[in-house]
Amino acid sequence: MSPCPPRVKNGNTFFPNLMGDQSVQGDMDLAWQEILSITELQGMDVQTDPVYDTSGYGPQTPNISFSGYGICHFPDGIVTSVSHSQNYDRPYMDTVTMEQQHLPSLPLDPTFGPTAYTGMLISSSLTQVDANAHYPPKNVPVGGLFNTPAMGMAMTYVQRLNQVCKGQDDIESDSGLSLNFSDGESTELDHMEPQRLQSEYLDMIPPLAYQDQYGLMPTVSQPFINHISEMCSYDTSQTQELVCSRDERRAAAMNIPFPTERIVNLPVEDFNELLSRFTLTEPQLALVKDIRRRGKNKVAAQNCRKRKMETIAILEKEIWQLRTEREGLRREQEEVGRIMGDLKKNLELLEQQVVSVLQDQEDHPCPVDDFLLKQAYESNLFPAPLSKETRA
DNA sequence: AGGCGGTGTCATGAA
DNA sequence: CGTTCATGACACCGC
Repeated sequence: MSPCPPRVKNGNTFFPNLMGDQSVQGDMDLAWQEILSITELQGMDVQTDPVYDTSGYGPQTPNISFSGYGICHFPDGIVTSVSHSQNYDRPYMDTVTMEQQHLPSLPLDPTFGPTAYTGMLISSSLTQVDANAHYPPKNVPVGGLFNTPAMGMAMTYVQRLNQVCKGQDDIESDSGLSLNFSDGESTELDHMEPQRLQSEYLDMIPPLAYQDQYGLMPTVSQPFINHISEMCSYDTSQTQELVCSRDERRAAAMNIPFPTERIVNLPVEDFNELLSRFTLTEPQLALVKDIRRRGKNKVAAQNCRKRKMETIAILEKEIWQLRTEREGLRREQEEVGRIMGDLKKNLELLEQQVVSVLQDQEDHPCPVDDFLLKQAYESNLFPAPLSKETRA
């Protein structure tokens, strides 16, 4: 069981819309069990009990009574399911049914199943939220969220968001470098103590809760959802699902007021100018710089590997060309050697023929073995007697 | 279960 | 001196 997923104003649910469909609650519970079984979450001190007691979050947090998922209803993104007559000290789950609350059920979105919670990706419905929201948002009432019934909901919502995002360690193929999880800045979400977790999430949730049309019901705000959608990126596949990288989650958790994409990709001057427009704490500044460094290095590593592969391909092609050239040269060498052999043979035959018809000054024939054809400088050939040394 | 390729991250040096 | 880039090394993940 869990509290209600927030619903964006355009009618899309951030999380699977299972409200009002009691038949899927079993699957939902199972999905939550899966989420809560994620090892990293154990460091968050998130209760694995299906009953979420949010009393630990925020001062004087009035609890909200919910009945499974069906009790939450979000017309135009407004939470209307809070029963003020109920005891706020009670945990989220109670026995009041949706019917008892006279709340209409929302249609089950067939695109979402219970496993969407563990699907490591935030629902694609987020792609439809206003991605042009400005941060920090303007003209939004500040404060009060965590002193309201919605605070508990928001906290649980953030837990769920975090749980979903945490699972993305799997899909984003993060290195999971143990070093990374042992360093200070990487543990915001992983090993956060409950009190610190609360504090961090107080920061993480923009103070954007607003009163609904009844003036009573604060809710998880559209800008907050926009904030998450801005901090995260969309994968490049056709699914257009929202993918939270680790740094994006860190940035969200630390309430960094601009998307990681800008942190990484802005030129240094624009980046510094961006930083100057916000008052960031030292940890925030350190995180932003780390995100920028990691982002740059990630791109550099990708380029480096790409170049390495291209270099390997070029060298392999060069090897093939050199082998081909070597084979050609070897054949050419064989051909030249064969021609040289023929020429030498022909020359010897010719020499014997020439010498055999030569006579000395006394008209005696010149013994072939005793003479050698010689050619004086710019002169004709003449038979020269072999010296003893030459003959030997 | 171990190998392998892909990827993110860190450390380090050079520009 | 701070930033960026390139690259080797390492750890992790999925196949």
